[in-house]
Amino acid sequence: MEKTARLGLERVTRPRLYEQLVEQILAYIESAQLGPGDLLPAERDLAERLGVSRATLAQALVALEVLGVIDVQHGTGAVLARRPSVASVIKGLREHRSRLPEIVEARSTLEVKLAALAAARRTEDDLAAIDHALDVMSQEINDGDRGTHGDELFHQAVTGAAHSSVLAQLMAFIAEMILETRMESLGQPGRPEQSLASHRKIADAIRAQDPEGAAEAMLAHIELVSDVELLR
Amino acid sequence: MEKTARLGLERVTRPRLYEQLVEQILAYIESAQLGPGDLLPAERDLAERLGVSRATLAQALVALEVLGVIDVQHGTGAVLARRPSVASVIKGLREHRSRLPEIVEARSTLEVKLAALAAARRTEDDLAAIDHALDVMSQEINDGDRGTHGDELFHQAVTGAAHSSVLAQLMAFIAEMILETRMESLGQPGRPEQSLASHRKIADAIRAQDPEGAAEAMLAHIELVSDVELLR
DNA sequence: CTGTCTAAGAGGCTAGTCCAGTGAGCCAGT
DNA sequence: ACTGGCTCACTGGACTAGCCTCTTAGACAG
Repeated sequence: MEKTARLGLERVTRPRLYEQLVEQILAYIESAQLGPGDLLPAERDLAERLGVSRATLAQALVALEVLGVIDVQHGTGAVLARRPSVASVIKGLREHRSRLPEIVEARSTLEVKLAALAAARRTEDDLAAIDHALDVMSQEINDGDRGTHGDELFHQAVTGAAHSSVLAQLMAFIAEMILETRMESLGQPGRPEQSLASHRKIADAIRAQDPEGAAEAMLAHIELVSDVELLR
Repeated sequence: MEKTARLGLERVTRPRLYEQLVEQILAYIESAQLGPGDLLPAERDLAERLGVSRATLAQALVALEVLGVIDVQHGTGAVLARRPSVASVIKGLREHRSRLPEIVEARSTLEVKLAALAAARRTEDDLAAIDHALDVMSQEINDGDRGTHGDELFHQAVTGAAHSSVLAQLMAFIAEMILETRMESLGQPGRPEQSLASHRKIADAIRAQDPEGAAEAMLAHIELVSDVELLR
């Protein structure tokens, strides 16, 4: 049970109603040609049309609000945000959800930069987190595992060490894409030991506060990983 | 009425209960020293402690789930996501919705890559769009304008020429941040002619299918722009 | 020791009810 | 004719009570 939770990262479960509602409402917005400033139907009305209770609809609306798609105003209604772009972004992602090369490309771009920034800005705490990730990965590999957990930790630690919340957000965005497209295996090289070695190179450059070296090492690492992955 | 809506961007109103709950729960997580994988108290319990109904608590949990802080599992409970740092990141974003340097940094990272890709992948049509943008910008400057429209067109054309929808979406994401933080002026250099010249350099490298050159030219352009901007 | 069953407790969702803003329209007073 | 205040029919906000499904640990039988 522990294993499956680790590997899958998501349980098999989770068909939440409000998530479906978000999809449906997004689709409705598009089909009804609603633009920024337009109002969604009233909650009572919408709930009935969608065949759910108001309480559940309220959850979906909260989700849409957090996503920045709508702005719910007491007494007025749910008004579409200025830029429906977020909606289309999300929708767009769901459509062609399998552009592996492009995702690798984007990830590579961000991570190379993050590595360079991490080298320039890392604190001792950041370094400790990176080392810890390497230890975890090393331990996992010794246990015969692929070291995926440690790998994840490592990249998170590097992202944190870069101290750029905007870039971190973009990485989170991509991480989501990767998860949603069920490409969890992306980034898992064929040979764990080799991967560990390239991680160490990155860590060393960050420790030495060598931005160029860190960027190069990260680039090499990602190319190694994606080459292996794309040759399948 | 139109005016106030434009200026304020947010109405004076909006004290939503679930938003307060999100804050409180975030604070609780921190104070209780909860880490990744830990469980939040049961809904009924939490609702009582916070003095709200389950329905409202459910909305707060949806918000936290969308924000990536927790993962609610049917029958088990609300489990904290991998990294609790997300919480602080989110909080940070709410406070001062992204700082200028970080945005410049992220934009620079993406645009440099986009320029290189554009050089490698541009079609004749892409080239035509880029040239058109330069024409527009040139015309605007001749008319005494700052050439902002042409500038925008240019960057859009380059983004399009890179043929990477994922990176394009990340750029859209950043564009939104820039707008939302009311820093529309970001990227408008002090001297339009100088800016036009650096745009031409980028365009030339893309035309010549020279990725390194394009990347360099873009980097130089952005550094010029942001230097001017940051010296205010 | 192992497999199965069960019950407690978790979240998911609904229906009904009441409270609180919003804004259009009516109507009196100026 | 205008202005101010009032009302009322909307809107969302929140709560309550209850029932459903899912998860899991522990009891129990083999």
